[in-house]
Amino acid sequence: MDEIDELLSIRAAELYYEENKTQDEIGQALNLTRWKVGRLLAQAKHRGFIRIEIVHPRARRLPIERRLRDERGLDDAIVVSSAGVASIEELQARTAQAAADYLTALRPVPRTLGVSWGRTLFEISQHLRNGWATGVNVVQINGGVSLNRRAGTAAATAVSIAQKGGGQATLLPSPAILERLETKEAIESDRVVAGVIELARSADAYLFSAGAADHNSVHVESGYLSPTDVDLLVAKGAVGDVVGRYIDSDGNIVDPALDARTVGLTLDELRAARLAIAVVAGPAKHAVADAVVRSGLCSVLVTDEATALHLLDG
Amino acid sequence: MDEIDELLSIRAAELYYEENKTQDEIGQALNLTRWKVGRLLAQAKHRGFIRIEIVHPRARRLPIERRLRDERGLDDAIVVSSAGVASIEELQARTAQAAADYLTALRPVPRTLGVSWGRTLFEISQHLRNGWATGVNVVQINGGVSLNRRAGTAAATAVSIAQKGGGQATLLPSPAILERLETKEAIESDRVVAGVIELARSADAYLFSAGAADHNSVHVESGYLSPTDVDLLVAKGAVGDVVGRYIDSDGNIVDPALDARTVGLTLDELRAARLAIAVVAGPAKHAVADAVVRSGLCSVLVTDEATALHLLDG
DNA sequence: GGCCTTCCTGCTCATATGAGCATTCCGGGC
DNA sequence: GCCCGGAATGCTCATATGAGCAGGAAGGCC
Repeated sequence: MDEIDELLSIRAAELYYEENKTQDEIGQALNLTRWKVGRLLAQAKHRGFIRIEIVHPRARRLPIERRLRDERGLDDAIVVSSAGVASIEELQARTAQAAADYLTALRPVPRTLGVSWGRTLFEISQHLRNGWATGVNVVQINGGVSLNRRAGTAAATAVSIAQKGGGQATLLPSPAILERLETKEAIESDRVVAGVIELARSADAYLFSAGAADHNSVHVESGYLSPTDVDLLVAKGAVGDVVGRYIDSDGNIVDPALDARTVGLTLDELRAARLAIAVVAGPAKHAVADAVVRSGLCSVLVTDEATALHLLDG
Repeated sequence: MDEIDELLSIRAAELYYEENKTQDEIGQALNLTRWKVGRLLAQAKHRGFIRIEIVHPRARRLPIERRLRDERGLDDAIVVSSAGVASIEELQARTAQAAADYLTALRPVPRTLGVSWGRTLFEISQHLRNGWATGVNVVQINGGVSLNRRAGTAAATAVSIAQKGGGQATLLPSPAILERLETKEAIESDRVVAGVIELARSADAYLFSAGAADHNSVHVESGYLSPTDVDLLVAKGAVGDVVGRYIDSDGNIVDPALDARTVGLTLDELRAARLAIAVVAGPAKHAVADAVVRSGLCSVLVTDEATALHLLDG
C-alpha cells in the first residue's frame, strides 16, 4: 500500500466512522468506486488504524481470552478491559465483578465450592448478588483464623458467598501458618479440622486468588509472616502465594519447611481439581499470575487486560 | 434501558466488534432475536460505550471541524487528531502537515499568498511538497529581518513556500518591531517597503500562526521584545500575538503604542481578508487561539483536537 | 518488443444490516 | 375484570456491504 492509498484510507475512515457516510457516498466524495473504498477501509482496519474500544466497567476482551485458552491451555479465561480504568482499585473491582459474574453463570452449579480468603475473595463476595445460586455450600480451603483487627474477614467472605448462594459455609478453624510443625500436625489431626479439609478436598470447584510476595500481603497484615520472612522468601525466588503457599516462577514451593506448617489444601490437590478458578488482578501480581498459569494451578483464570497481556507476551 | 440490557449490549458489542460475529450469530449465542441485537448495539453506540478512534498522524476529527464551522462561524476548520500523540513536537508536526495539505488542496489556487513567519510557518514550509502548486507568489505580511542567529528563518520560510509552489517570494525588508515610531514610519514610507506592503494587502490568501504571550515567543528569541516587555503585555491582558501584534482575549490590541511601531498588515486588514488561514497548535496557545477565532481574525483554522475542544467547550 | 506473472480494478451476487410498521405485552386507571 | 396508552418486539423490505471472480494494467524477464 503506497502513501497515497494510506492517506485515502484515513480520509475514508474519517467519513465512514465519524461522519456515518456510506461507502458509496465516500466514493463520490473522494472520486473512487465504492469497492475501492471498501478495500481501503479493510486495509485501514487490517493495518490497525481503526481502533474500536468498548468502554464499560463490565467490558471484556474476548480475543485475549481466546488467546489465553489456546496458548496457555486454560479451560476458560475471563479478561476485563482496562479501557478507561482510573485506579488499581477500580481494576480490582472490575475483576472481582467479573469473577462474581462467572460464578453466577457457572453451569452446572457446583454443590460445594472451596474458597480461599483475602482482599480479592472478599471483594468477590461483595459483588455477588443475593440468589446468585441456590444451595451452594462453601468450604474454606486454607487456614484463616485471623490474628488481629482483620479478624473475621476470612470467615465473613465464606459466609457471605454461601448465604447469597443459599447454602451453608464451613469454616476451617485453624491459623493459616503455624509456628511449629508439630502444632500444625496436631491441628490437622483434630477431628473437626480433618473433616473440613476432607470436605474441601471433595469440592466441585475452587475459587481462589494469589498474593504478591511483598510487604503488602495479607499474611503480613494478618501477622502470619513478618516483612523479614517475606524478604527471605523473595530471596529464595518467591513471586507470590496461593492459598498461603509461596511459589517461585515455576510454581514450585519455595520453602518446604514453611509449606509444611501451612494448613489447608496442597497445591497439588489444587492442580488435580477439575475446576479451579484463579482471580488475579493488578500489576503487582503479574509475576505470580504467570507462575499460577504456567504451573497449572488453575483451569480458569479471571484477570485484567494488562495481566493477561503480560502472560501472553511477557 | 435497564441494567440487564446494558450488560447484554456490552456482551453483544464484544461479540460484534471484537469477534466479528454477525448480529444473527450473536442473537443465537445470547438467546435474542437479531433485531434485538441490532437495537442493543445501537444503544451501546448511542450511549458512548463504543469508542472508535482513527489512530494515524494524518487523521482528522471531522465532527469537531463541523462544530467549529457551525458554532464558531469559521468558513473552514481542520482539526488533527491527538490520538496516540507522544509529544508537543509531534502535535505541531501533525498540525503543520495538515496545514500543508490544506494549502495543497486549496482551490482556486491563490496567485499571491501572504505569509507571516515563525516556528509554525517554518514547519509548514518544510512539510510542503515540491510542486504543491504551480506559480504561487509569496509575500511576507509582517516585518521579519531577524536580529540574531535565527536570521534568515523568516526569509527561508517564505522562499521555501514560494519555490516549492513554483513562484517567487517577496520579502518585507524590515524589522518586525521598531524602537521608535518615527523609524517605523520612515521605513514604511520607503518605496520598496511600501510596495511590499501594498502587494501584501492585495494577496488572495493569508497564512499565519499565532504566538503565545510567554518568554518562549519568537519575538523574544529574535530580540524584538525582552522578557520584561512580554510580562508587561501579559499584565495588560495579552494572550498572544498575531503577525507581531499582541491582543487580549477579545482580540483587541493590548498596547497601541507598541502596535504602532510594528511593521506589516494590521489586524483589521487581516480581518477583512476573504481567506485568512490561521494555524495554531499546542496547549500553550489555547488562549490566543480562542482570541483569534472569537475576534474573526481568521476564516480558516488549522489546529489540534485539544485546542479545538477548548474553543468549543472552554 | 513480446510474453508472462502478478496485482489491481470493477463487477455480480449473496449476505448483513437498518428503517419503518404492525403486533404484542405490560402496567395503570376505572 | 376490562380497557387503554406506551413501550418493546418481531416482522417486511430496501439498502449497504463483503466475497469471489473475470478482465486488464503494470512490471519484470527473455
